[in-house]
Amino acid sequence: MEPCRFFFDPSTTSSACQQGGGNMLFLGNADHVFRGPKSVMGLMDQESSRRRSFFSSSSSQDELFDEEYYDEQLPEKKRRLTPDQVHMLEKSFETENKLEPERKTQLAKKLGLQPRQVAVWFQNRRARWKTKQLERDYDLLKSSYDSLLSNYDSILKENHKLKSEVVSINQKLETKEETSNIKAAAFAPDHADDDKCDPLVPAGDEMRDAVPISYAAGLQYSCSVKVEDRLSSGSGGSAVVDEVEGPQLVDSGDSYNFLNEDNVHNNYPHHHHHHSGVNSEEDDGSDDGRGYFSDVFAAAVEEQVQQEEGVSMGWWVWS
DNA sequence: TACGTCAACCTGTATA
DNA sequence: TATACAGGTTGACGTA
Repeated sequence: MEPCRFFFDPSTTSSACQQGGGNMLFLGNADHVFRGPKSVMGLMDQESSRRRSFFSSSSSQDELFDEEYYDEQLPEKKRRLTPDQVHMLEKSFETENKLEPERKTQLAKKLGLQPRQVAVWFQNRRARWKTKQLERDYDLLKSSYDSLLSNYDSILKENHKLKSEVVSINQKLETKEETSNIKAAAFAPDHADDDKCDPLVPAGDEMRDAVPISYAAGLQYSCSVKVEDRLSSGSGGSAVVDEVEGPQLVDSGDSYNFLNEDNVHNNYPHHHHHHSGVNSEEDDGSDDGRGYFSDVFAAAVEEQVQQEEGVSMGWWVWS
């Protein structure tokens, strides 16, 4: 056995003993040097000696090799690889993280290590790489999650903003309707004891629907039934606003436009009933509570839609 | 002294 | 069945 050549590693402030051109025995820092083999063996507890000990032999070829190797140096403390050895192993790991037997023996020779040591180093290195990779993946997922969360928050804010705009628009609409109702009430003749409409305006659905929009719009207030009642659709609110869920109207200055034809048709089904010839309980001639105003309004809207579709209906609106 | 790192080990599993 | 590997553990060691 060659005598130790003492060696001080500045990176770890520790001393070591290098034998020949090969392995370095790690002896720890100045406090641990020369503590001796007995203390090392004393550190091995009963449990670990029952298991295959650090210095014990095994059946594999590598470890038979190890046995010779360890026999020479037994009993020494656990060795640390030199920075040069680690550097070369790292380079080898970069090119290929798996170790073929041939490469293993070549590396072992080159580094003055046992093939088993090289194999163990690669196994541990792969485990470390996997741990790091998991950390990287976690960081990546976390930043992705944070980014999505941030987007979600801004979308949520935008949604709240739009909802409050809708509320404001609906309030505007109601105010406008109330104003026109007041005007209508003031304009209407006093027929408090008469619950029938003015003979100028046909009372039946058929006739009412046949009235030109301009005429109906001008005479609708001659009906003695209060306009508010006619506007009421039963839910107590605006005939237009209440029957359409959500923001069906958009404010373009002072005028309101329906967003799409589906809303119009869905909310004024009886106009379609006449077109299709399908009767329903709403189509029995009785007033569904919508009244003149909303019907005329609906007709006007429907005409607008049809004009957009390229169908000219003129002023007369037949259901 | 607690804790992190590293070399070495153990066990179970896949594969040729 | 030998071998290699993954995953987990152990014990030595360095360091704050």
